[in-house]
Amino acid sequence: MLDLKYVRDHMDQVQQMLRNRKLDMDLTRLVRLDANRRRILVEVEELKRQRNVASEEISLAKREKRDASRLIEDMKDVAQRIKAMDQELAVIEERMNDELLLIPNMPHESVVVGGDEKDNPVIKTWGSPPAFDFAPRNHWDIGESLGILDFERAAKMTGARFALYWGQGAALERALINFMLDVHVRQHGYTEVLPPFMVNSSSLVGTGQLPKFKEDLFKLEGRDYYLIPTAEVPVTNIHMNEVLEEEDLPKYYTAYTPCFRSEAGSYGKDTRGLIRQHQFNKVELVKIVSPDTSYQELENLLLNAETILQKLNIHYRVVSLCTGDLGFSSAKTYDIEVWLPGQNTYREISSCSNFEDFQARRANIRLRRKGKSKTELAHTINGSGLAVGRTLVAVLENFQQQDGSVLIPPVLQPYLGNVERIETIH
RNA sequence: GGAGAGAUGGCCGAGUCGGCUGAAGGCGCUCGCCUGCUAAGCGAGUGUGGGGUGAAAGCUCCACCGAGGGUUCGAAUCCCUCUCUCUCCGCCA
Repeated sequence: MLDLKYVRDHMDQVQQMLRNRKLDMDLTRLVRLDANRRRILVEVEELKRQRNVASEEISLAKREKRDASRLIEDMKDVAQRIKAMDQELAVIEERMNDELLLIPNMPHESVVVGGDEKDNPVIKTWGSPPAFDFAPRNHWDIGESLGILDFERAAKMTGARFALYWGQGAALERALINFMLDVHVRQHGYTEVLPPFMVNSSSLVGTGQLPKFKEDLFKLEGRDYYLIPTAEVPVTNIHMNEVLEEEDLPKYYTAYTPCFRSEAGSYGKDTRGLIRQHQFNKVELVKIVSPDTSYQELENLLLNAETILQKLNIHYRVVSLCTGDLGFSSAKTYDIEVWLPGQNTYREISSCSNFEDFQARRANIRLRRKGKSKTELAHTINGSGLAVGRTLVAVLENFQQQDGSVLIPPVLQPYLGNVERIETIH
């Protein structure tokens, strides 16, 4: 969330930001509430001051065995007024908070103003699409004919947008998870964590999924527990309500988790295959850093994510999301888009964002600089490193062979018992 | 699921019958002094959030002792609800 004082003092910029994000929000209500709140606050605080003074007098009188009943009578009235005003304030503050929680983050100055994904500038490309002397197939054809992906049975036991992996398909998914974690831990200096796969609502408010995007989440019935839509939520909230010493920063965390998304509002999209599932695996990268270094840390995190595709030798490009495509909480986001020859297109496989202090303010993650008593908000950054299911898709489609088999990238072979190729077992 | 104990500042830890307790004491941290260096020692300072005022430094006020509510002129202290932690029993991967 944005700082209320910032909103108050930079109304024009905030309004412009909303236009750039193609959002229509009325901030006048918030401004009115804010003015109202301060007016009442001044009044009630004066009453409280009077009460404090009187309390001291009463206390003194009692100790000196003097009568204080007159003063006590007077204070009864003051106490009532304070109570009424406090209640009024509580209502106003709740409404203000509701409004503030719905205002998205300010994009970084480097973010291009644009309407949708078509306006996202391509920042870089790596490698080139593989050449096929046959028509490359999409991954669900490859997976089903190899007998490693089974969507029909998954639909039977659960429903649409779930997948059952068999044999070497299941092993390949697991290999990718282990490979990604190993690279990030051993080569990039991240600490591996294995968080809960359910979180409470305050964690989701902390990272920005709530209150605005409730319909995207799976919630457990009768409890304040939600299935995580990304490891970002539990991992960023590790340091919720904490003050971190600057010298202990930056924090680098990586986590494998399944992710659960309701995919409300995407009914027609990507109905076939692994691309858009209600449950998918992801290895996530999360950084908690000083405001001084967050943009450099974002660049490095992006490189860490790219490294996975480079080691797998799969072509991709990186785009920078424009204002119209930028996520609610993000100040700047790079998407890594992997090449999928079976679909002749690039698909998002990682999204790397700097949230600046937007999540930190919500989750109350602060830092204290050496020698300073004043705390300030940390910056949070995260990115997929990578979406595992989509990486498996990329492996299947990019390394498919004319005979229907799929070559395993050399870096993954040690994770698969040195198997070099997945082929149909007869 | 049953029974009990607890939650206080960055950390540890006091808080009597509700009233100079924003909170003793210690640790840590910051600055200064002292010692040839280090350690020790001495002195001062050191929470967060919000408001008013001010160009600013500052001054000043209010709130906060797990969370929320209640009693009261007044609550860290009393009452209720919830959350979490710990112990014992039951169940269980």
